[in-house]
Amino acid sequence: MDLGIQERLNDFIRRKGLRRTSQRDTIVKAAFSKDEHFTADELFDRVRKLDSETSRATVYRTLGLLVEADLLREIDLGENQTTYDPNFLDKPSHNHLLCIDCGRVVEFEDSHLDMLNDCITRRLGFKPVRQTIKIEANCEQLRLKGRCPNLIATRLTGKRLRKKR
Amino acid sequence: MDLGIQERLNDFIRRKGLRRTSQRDTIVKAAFSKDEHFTADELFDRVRKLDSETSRATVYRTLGLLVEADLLREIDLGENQTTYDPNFLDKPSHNHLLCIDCGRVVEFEDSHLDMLNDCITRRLGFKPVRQTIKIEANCEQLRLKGRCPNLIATRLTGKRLRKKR
DNA sequence: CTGATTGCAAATGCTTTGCACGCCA
DNA sequence: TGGCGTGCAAAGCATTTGCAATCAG
Repeated sequence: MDLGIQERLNDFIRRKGLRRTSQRDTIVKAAFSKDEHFTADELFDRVRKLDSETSRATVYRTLGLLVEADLLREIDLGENQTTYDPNFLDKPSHNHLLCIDCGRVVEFEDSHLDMLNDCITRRLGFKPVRQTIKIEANCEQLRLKGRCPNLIATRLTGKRLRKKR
Repeated sequence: MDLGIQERLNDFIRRKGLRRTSQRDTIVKAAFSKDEHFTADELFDRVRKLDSETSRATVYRTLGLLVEADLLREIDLGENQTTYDPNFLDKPSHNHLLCIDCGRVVEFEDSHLDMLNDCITRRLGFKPVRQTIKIEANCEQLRLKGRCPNLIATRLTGKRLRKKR
């Protein structure tokens, strides 16, 4: 876990006149312990392993705080629960590719894509702030060979796309 | 409203061994009466004006049908309710730009963007199926002149971004 | 006829909130 | 000490579902 995260949160908390608490520390530790995406509920489970007292409500409240502080980002993976991505600090403009076959998520960055998007935005008369790209795709290797070697390359492990409820 | 939509739905219904009902006809008519994005609830309101009997449950069930038939597409505008976009029949690969200042949604297409995305996807070892791009941006003209002339260009009227609940 | 469809109300599931108590600054 | 933060349980809200009646083919 990036050692700067706790500090960043502390800065944010100080600037906003909020308070540092053990619950918030625990939640931050849990949230950034892996680079996997997670839901509020999954985070709650992780938090509970570190501290069996912290409540679900506090997890939700702290998630809001972390998003506001831009330490965490909500992403749309086509699920019903909000999913949080802790990797935007390392890769500020990464995007997501979802494998339709196995549901894994591959993160990727592409500066050309970023630039093209910025051009389009400006051409439309706007000032770019943020762009979100989600690509859904089939695994070509899976189709040809029956397995998904590409997925080894992803930093995200075990993350599966859930069925719509 | 595109005259082919009702037919397309009929085809879909026939293929799947389902049945055509007056409710479904009404809902389709309401859904494609404008090219605005809408939520289930907004659609329900429109439907009620055409037929005060149709239930909310049927609207939800029919929305699922229309998405499955690929006549309607769910899009992510950062709201809490699912938003539906009826414009993918006319513009199969369009994307969305959200004005942070006034909340309006501008639809745009760009073949370069599509191609670049396809390249990236293939380079990662996948076969492109669908891509979704959401750009959030500030209105440059608003900043300079105090008003938003660009927005006149959009096909979508009156659509505002709602606050998170 | 027969199974698909509907309306209603109840249920679901995620997320938010009111409130009283506790704790940080 | 003044409020911000927390836990708990109770809301809230969008969406789904069970069921009996109804309707399409």
